[in-house]
Amino acid sequence: MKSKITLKELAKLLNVSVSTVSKALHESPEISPKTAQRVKELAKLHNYRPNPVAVNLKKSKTGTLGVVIPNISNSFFARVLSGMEDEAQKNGQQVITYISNESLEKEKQICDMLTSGFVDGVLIAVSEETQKKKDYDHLHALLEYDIPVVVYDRINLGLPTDKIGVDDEKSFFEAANYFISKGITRIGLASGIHHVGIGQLRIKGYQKAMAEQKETFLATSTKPMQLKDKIKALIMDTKVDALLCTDFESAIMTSRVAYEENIKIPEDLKLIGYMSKDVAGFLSPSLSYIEQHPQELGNMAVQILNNRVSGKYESGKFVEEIIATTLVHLESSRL
Amino acid sequence: MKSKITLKELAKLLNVSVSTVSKALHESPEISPKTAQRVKELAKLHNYRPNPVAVNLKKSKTGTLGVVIPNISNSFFARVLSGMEDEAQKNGQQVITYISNESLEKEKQICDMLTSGFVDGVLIAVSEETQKKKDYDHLHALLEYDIPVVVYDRINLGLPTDKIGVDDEKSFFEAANYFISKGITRIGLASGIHHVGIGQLRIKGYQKAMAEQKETFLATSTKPMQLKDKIKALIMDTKVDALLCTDFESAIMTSRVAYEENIKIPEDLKLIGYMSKDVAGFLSPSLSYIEQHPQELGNMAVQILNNRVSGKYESGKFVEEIIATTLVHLESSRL
DNA sequence: CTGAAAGCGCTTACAG
DNA sequence: CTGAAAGCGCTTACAG
Repeated sequence: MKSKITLKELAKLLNVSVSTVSKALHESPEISPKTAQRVKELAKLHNYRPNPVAVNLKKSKTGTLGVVIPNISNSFFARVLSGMEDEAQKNGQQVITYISNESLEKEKQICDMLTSGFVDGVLIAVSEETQKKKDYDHLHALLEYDIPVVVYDRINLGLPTDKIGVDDEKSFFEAANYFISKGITRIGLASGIHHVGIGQLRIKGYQKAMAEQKETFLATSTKPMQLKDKIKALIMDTKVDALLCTDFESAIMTSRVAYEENIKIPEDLKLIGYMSKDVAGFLSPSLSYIEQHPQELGNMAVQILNNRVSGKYESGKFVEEIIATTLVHLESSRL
Repeated sequence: MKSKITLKELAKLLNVSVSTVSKALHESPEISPKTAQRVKELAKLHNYRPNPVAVNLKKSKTGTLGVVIPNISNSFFARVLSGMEDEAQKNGQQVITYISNESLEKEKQICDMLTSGFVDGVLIAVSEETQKKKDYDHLHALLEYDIPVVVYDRINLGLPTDKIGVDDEKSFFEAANYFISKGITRIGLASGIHHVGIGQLRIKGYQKAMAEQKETFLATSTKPMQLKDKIKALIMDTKVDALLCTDFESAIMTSRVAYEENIKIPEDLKLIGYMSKDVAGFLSPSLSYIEQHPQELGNMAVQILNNRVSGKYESGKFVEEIIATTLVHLESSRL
């Protein structure tokens, strides 16, 4: 039940002043080696740790980063968080997690409280609802309070912040081209996120690749059952040979339709989706997917934020990093 | 670019003392209604927010909770975190996330830093490695520093802390009994986590239910490929009619074996596993699962911690809450 | 080389 | 009803 010892107590025990103790522990050249030695020994003995709250108050910072996550059950975001935590740890920073649940209201609450100064900077993936309603006032509020913001993953929203995202457009351009290069041209696309930025980019990539084909085939809906029906139509009526899925939901819906209609993957239908490695690899058949490297994204997001905080970037000029995706072929795209 | 206004600045603008401003903003009865009014108006105008770091220093607390998560990609833990964040939010607390990656070393580092006083309390699910090596010194260190600890999910480790977990034993007792009651008695169990506490409890529940049967059938291994082989043997040679899987990995391995060997689920083999709702429901066939209510677990974990912090529990006596699981039948257990 | 003092931004017991 | 003072636990410019 030893309670934390303070500088003051240490000073009393040593019969020196608080300043001396503090300096000694900070390797200040002002302090004589002998005193420094004594201080450090006693500090070690009592396992002295500076009170982080006091240090932060003194330094006018918090030592913490705020991460706003739209949906933690999405393993992409879970991994991004892991990458952030990892990098923060290296810098002795703490990560405070806020979950918006894709809700504008919740996101506003979070940003509002963040303006009080709980964190040194904010990492945010803007919620779907926010994107739909294009209401970014709460984010601007953060900026007005001079709190550095890094927008991650969902970046093409025109916000005046540093950004780090994934090469969404290129990923689907390449995926579609992969099939085309193999002579498969009846390629469809399924999406449950066609209304948000990253969905639009993926669709754009697909369309660019399909530019020279006669037709494109889209199945899009935010409503699961409608999406399922449209996917079914694409497979059974339009008879596409391959399908690109922009998100987990559409990929899983496609597998479901194939299962119910006895369509063989990859024999009758080839599939590439966006999902996390461990889900993709475990499905039967395993699902070819686009690896987004979430861990690295999280790492870099924190680096960018810290560069901004420490003034390494020119103010008024924003950094935009794009992480290259990797197309991983598992069973579902086998030719 | 408005930077945060402080109490002192507010006081100067109003020509009153800092104490008066502080009291006025705290609805102190000492302050005249007129002054209170003036203060509040100006505070609102400047959008004054007390600096949380200063408030915390004054109150000798941090206003934050530390959550240690073994594996954030496991959607169970992601949801638990979400439940914690939710409850913390209600109390105006911040959640700091630490990820141990099932590593004892990392867990030690985390606990060590936590003793410095970054948080008011800790919520932890002990890593697998820690359980295997039974090295709990770092957790005892936390307790010695008088930092309240709540152990969640992985609770049967004999630690002197408050606990909240899931009714692991009963869940599998009921799952096995479900099949037995329907006349299916060749029930096997597959596990990749038989070496950790929760795995052992699930196996125990299964064995209790099977007490009156001639035989039990186990496939256990921490090595994926070995596990797969053993599961295959259980299905193809031992010819079990139903399989209970203690974890995601064994469930997914089982689906995989069925896929490769052309075993029909549920016709030839019935399956119940532990996994999250949205994965279970999306598989083809959908997989019957045991719902653990992670969100509620997270909620309650924070409540317990806060009760402990605020002294609502008798010291030296520990609370142990168990959340009842729900067996959800989807396609894979259809009779 | 050491220490007293000021200060980070607050809260609150105490004096007037 | 208002304000000066002390203090939360630290750091650091300054004096000696």
